Amino acid sequence: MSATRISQPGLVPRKLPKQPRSEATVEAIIEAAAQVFERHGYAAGTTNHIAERAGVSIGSIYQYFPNKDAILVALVRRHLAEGTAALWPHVEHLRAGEPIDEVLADVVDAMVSLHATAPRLHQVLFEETPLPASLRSELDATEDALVEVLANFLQAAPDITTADPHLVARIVVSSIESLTHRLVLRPPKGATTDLIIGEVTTLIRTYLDGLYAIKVRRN
Amino acid sequence: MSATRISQPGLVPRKLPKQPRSEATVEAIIEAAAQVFERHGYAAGTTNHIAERAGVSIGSIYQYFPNKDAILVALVRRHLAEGTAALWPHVEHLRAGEPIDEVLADVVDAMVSLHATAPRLHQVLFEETPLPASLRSELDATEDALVEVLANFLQAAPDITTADPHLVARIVVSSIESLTHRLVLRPPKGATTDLIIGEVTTLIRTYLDGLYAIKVRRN
Amino acid sequence: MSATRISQPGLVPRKLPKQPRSEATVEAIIEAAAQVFERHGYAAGTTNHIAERAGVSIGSIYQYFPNKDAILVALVRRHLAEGTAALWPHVEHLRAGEPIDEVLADVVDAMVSLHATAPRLHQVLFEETPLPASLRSELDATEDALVEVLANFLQAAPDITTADPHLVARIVVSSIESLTHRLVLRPPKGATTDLIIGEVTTLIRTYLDGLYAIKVRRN
Amino acid sequence: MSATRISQPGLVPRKLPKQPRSEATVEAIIEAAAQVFERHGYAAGTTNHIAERAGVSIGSIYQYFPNKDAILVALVRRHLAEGTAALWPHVEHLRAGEPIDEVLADVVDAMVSLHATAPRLHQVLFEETPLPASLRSELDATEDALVEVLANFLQAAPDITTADPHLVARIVVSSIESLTHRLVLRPPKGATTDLIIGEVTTLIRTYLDGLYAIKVRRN
DNA sequence: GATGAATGAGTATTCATTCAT
DNA sequence: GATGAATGAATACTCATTCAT
Repeated sequence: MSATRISQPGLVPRKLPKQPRSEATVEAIIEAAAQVFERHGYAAGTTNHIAERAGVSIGSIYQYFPNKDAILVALVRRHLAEGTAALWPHVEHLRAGEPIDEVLADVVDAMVSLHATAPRLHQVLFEETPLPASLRSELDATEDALVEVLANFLQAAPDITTADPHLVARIVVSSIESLTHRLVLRPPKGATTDLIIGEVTTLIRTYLDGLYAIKVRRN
Repeated sequence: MSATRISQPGLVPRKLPKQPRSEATVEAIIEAAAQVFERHGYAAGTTNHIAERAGVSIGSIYQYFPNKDAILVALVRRHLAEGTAALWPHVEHLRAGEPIDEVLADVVDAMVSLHATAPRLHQVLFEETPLPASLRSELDATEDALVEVLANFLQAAPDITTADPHLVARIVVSSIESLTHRLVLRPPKGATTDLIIGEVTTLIRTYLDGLYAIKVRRN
Repeated sequence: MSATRISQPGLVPRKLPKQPRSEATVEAIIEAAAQVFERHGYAAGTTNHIAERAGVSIGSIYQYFPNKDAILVALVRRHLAEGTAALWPHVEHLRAGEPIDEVLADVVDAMVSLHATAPRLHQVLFEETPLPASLRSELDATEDALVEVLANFLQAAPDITTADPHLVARIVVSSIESLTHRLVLRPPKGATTDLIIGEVTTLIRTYLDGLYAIKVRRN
Repeated sequence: MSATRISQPGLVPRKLPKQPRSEATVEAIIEAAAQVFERHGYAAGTTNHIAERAGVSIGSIYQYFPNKDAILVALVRRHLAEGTAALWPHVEHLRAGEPIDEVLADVVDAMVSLHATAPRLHQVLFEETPLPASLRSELDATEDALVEVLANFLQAAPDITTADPHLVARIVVSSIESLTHRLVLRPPKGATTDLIIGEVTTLIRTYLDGLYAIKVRRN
């Protein structure tokens, strides 16, 4: 994953908290922001509200964050880290040659879990406000890495042939992401989480199987 | 499709334009709002900005819309009408017994076109602000109708068996919607529109074919 | 009564209605204004609201009144005319030598009637907005005339002596006016209109009787 | 006096000033509001104007008052407290058995003083805008207490008989209030404050004496 | 004469941000 | 380091008034 460091003025934390007390403050602020944004959205989630919920004075927020956007960025970064942590092990399995069917189910499961905690937050973070370009790139880089791994896998798979493994990989990744997001946020009535996970997994699996089938037919 | 009439106070147009001049004004406002929201999002899209872009005084906006939300609602409704108009013919084809493969490609194509005009607008309209319940229902009803048609088709199809045709239909509809939205908004580099349409179509088709395959295997 | 003509620009009717239709329109506007101001007060009583209730377009209002204030002025003038018409006969009785006791009760009765129709209107008209100086003078002149008559009466009364008949007259007139206004607007619980009339009358009568008593004691 | 606590949301101060600096700010705002409302009335007394005159930013007003109405309420409450403080001692004298003549003059004197500082303010506060019900009750309760004391006095007075001491008391209180208000606001030309005080006192005294006289005549 | 669409200065209120304590 | 009082630009919305039709 990319380790690019953004240095856009105005969006980096003002001072890096070195003392444990400070770290706790920053953590409290970020967590409070998560809750406030989840409930009210970005625009309506005021800094005063965040400060209050964090049990901190408004002044303290500005000790660590130059402005409101910076809080959002920190939140996105935390979210990204969590997502990566949750997903990467499964991706490693794929790289290690595990059968894609199992990996797929695990990935979808992980994605659903990620969204389930705070469904609206994800939306607020990634869709409500245009992120600064640098962060956007970082995000894209993470996804690109995932796509890359999958594309490699597809290319190496003996029973799958596709003209554009990167596109296929991209479609797969995008589908999982957008579908889990969508279905967790507004779940079809009567659909349990397990049903959703199962069906999304099937969707992707049949897509890849279909490519296999195509290959077979071609033969 | 639903013909439900909302009458939520505060969100209905204030006065119906009688003179042709007024109609043009209303149209200009809505179009300007579409552009402003597309560019700045809902919260940052100010009513003054909308008025300015519409070439109209701020007062004129409030002659026809009781508040900012009402503009959004009008816009959503316009969007919904356009979407329905673009999609329904193809859905009728499905009902008329046309092969699903062709219909599928047409539908995806139509969806992509719908999003392509103003990619961010769709997001702003449907995800940035919680819509009034009545409108939300109207929207859901439209989608439900689509799901219904597809579920019926699946049930009637001789070569497809599925335990829960409604869930499958829901997955299909959600997938098309969220995927086209996602891929049009942030298209993978190097992917043409046609490629995207093709691949989304394939994804769905293989999903349904897979159900068929499952049936076959079951036999 | 004064026949002074105000000519303050901006407060005189724009054109004098000559045709019967126009007269009806003007009358409708004034009546509508009375109702709207009574219910909403001056500031919150919008010209559009007045137009609507008058069954007239907003443009028509400005055909006859240069601005909102002018409507108020017209209303005050109407109110003043009504008041004068209701009161003057009794005052004449006083001038004609009738016993003050009877006249007093009649005057208080008339005042209560005047306020009872639209209690808040009187307040709006005379207390909520500072009237243009010219109208103010006109009003004062009317009251002065009343005071004058009463002062003359007091001076001529054989059994009343007072150092300052004008002041006494002024107190009497002011008392009747402000008390009826006050008691009609927020009547003490359990007090009927008749009780109020009786008591105010008594208050004034004993005041005048007291002066007589003073005189008697002096002798 | 009533110790009722209002808790109407939206009209209570937003935060209680803790630092001395804040207290000064709140005081400045209220005082500025008094001046602005006195001069321009409630509707035309803008919050920005108040802020400016208070030498405070508009934001500071909204730190302590949730909206414009709340400022008015605070002002009314201040006015009420001042009024009670000025009047109550004299009322106590009445309760202690002092001769009513002296008390009367003192009360009228106090009332005139209260109105003299800012004649129009009283009007704006109590007549221009309908006060929230809870405050209205508080006000009424204060007046009721006064009426009660006076009614008791009348009932106990050996030389006064009246069928309805409460009504008489109410008339007396209302008269003093509305007359002083009226005469201070628009004083008759040539009438000094002392003359006014004297005459209002006489009016009330003769009213009560009259009741005495009635009693005497009855005997 | 009458209409009502259009205007835009003006209002209350919010909220990110600063800075004296 | 922390606090929270103070700031003021910016926002949605109103309403008296104008003027083309």
